[in-house]
Amino acid sequence: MLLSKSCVYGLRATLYLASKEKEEFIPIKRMSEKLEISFHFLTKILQQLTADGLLESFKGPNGGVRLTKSPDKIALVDVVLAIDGPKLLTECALGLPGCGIKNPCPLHDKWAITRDSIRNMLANTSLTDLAKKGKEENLRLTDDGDFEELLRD
Amino acid sequence: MLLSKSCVYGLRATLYLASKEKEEFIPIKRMSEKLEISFHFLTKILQQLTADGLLESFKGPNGGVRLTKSPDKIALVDVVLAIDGPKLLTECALGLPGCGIKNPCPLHDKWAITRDSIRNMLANTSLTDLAKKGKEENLRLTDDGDFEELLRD
DNA sequence: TTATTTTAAGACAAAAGACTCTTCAATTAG
DNA sequence: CTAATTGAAGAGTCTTTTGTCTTAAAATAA
Repeated sequence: MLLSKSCVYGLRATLYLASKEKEEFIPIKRMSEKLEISFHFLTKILQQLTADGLLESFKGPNGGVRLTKSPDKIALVDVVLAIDGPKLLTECALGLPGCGIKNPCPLHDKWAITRDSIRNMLANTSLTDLAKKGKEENLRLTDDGDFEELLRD
Repeated sequence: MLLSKSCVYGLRATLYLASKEKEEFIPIKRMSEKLEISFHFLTKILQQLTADGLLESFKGPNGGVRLTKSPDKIALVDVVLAIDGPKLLTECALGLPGCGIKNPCPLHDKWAITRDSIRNMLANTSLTDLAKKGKEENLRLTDDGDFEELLRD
């Protein structure tokens, strides 16, 4: 798989936050229900994003998490790097350590190009881009739901 | 990681076979030494490739494995599909089942394009392409070695 | 203050991936 | 025929990923 499950959940969650108009704290419990992700597992993932500075959290009643900056300033690559780290965007396709222009593997040149196209796609797509598309076309972030249902009440 | 470790080992191994001029059976033991991969683990991976028809094997003295067809007829995608299956080239980036044009996730369109560029890279690169490049530029398939050493005796 | 709501943190368990080891089957050489 | 060489098959182990559960800490409301 391209992205780890944690990373996918992190993307769904930040995308959900980005699609809320108001910038209030959203309880993780609520997010876990809406996104159909185990509460405790989602909590741990969001803690990574909080530690990375992408989210801020607040305890107690009316607490929860929220994005630290405008979602149009957050690219997918930010979430991917925070959770999966840079390996996908830096590692050799044949798994050789130190593979690069100076000491390449036979696949290095071609893979570097492909890798860059992955990076560009992730870097050029913001949470707002996807949230907007999701709303306009009423797409889904869960197996069976749709965006309208996701944002209801 | 993009490709599983098994898949990476499978690519290194088929690339090694492609770089041998003679079409004789190569013992897996020898390959595992040259490629610095655990013999038993490599054996299991090559069994998958044999089952898939990419390799043929022969038991007993002077036995081993060899490619079933000319390496310029084998693309990297063939090895990837045989070992990792089609998931990388078909699955939703957000992990949603059934994500496609008919019932997409918000990232579907962009990911489909990127995914195709991965597929094209893997489909348009043959084992011969890489073996040739490896030989001409004396590149490596192991952490520390080089092609010359790989093919010696 | 006390009870409630919420995240934080960490132990624990289950599943998958990555490897190891042993035994069996086929083939060949002598 | 016998011994040696090789892949096939499968059980077993270790590590990472994924997921669950419990307890603590912070904040609020009554």
